[in-house]
Amino acid sequence: MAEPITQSENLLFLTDDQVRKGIEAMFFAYRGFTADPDRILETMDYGRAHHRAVHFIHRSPGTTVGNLLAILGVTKQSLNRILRTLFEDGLVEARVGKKDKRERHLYLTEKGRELERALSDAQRARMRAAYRAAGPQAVQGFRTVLEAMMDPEMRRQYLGLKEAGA
Amino acid sequence: MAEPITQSENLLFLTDDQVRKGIEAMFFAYRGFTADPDRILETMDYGRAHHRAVHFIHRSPGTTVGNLLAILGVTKQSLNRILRTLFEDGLVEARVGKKDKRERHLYLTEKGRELERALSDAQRARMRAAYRAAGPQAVQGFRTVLEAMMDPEMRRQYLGLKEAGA
DNA sequence: CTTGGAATGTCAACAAGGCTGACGTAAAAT
DNA sequence: ATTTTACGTCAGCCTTGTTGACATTCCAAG
Repeated sequence: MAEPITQSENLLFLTDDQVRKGIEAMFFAYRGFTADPDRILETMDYGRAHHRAVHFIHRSPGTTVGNLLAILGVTKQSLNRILRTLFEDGLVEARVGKKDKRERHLYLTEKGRELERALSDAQRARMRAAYRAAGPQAVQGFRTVLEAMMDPEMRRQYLGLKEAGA
Repeated sequence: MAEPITQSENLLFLTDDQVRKGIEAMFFAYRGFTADPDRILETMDYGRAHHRAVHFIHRSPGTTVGNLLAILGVTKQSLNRILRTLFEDGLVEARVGKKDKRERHLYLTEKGRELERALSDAQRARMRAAYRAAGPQAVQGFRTVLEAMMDPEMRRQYLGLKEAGA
């Protein structure tokens, strides 16, 4: 903390080096961010891809494969490989759409919800600890910067998820 | 230097859902964070692994292979595959250590520095834009939360890099 | 009713970049 | 003199991304 700290007055006079520190902070923090779920997942032959799928299905129950594709930003082949294993292992189930029968609406099973809970408990614990250590103002700033860092399209989805599920 | 806040920390009353939003913010923001360098890298048959190596060699010129291994958290086989292509393409050079001749000290060549510049310019532009949009206090909070989110070991390395580039 | 296109599944092949294991070599440390 | 350290390398495996091609089902428009 020995820097010429940019007080609230000194409007964004940031050296390349200060910005670089932000970049490295993102790098190291993201590792921490994924570390706990990764440990759980690796004991059951799953990876981050499964985690992401489970997370967003939990977040928006009944979402379609197409929606999930858009949110995750991967190809359908890639997603399908993941979903298949989740179906086979009975963590996720797909229901044919009532209105449009081509669509598959995705839901977590009880078993799927258990995994989701385990994963997000672990991740939330770290988040909470970080929030607690940093304090409320820091949390606000954290979220603000992250939002500003997203691609507009992602931000739209992020904000969309905030209110309306599916 | 963010002491005065700590009193209100008991008021850090955050629902699981609020914390989840932080989690999703990390996910989407990280995508934005890597998007610009990724676009540059893919035009030249490189990936994020190359980016990371180039970044940290630039950050700590003369660092050894072992150091890099510790920072990046990968196996030497994995790192070696990356380094080999960087040597072959003349972006990085290795000098045998003077004191300890077993060690290889890594340096960017002029060509390597050019790539590093291109990559970090792109990444910094987004960071700066986010910082500008969010404001100075937010930036402070952003960094504080990220630091708190790191594994202790990573935090040590992050803080270590902050002062002494070796 | 037929047909075009959308939503989905699936097969095959490939690449990047992780991993482990095993082995080699030079140099430092004991 | 021996062991340990730092590094390189070969070989093989896994996950998760990619493209391309093709089948199915079904909505919607002509």
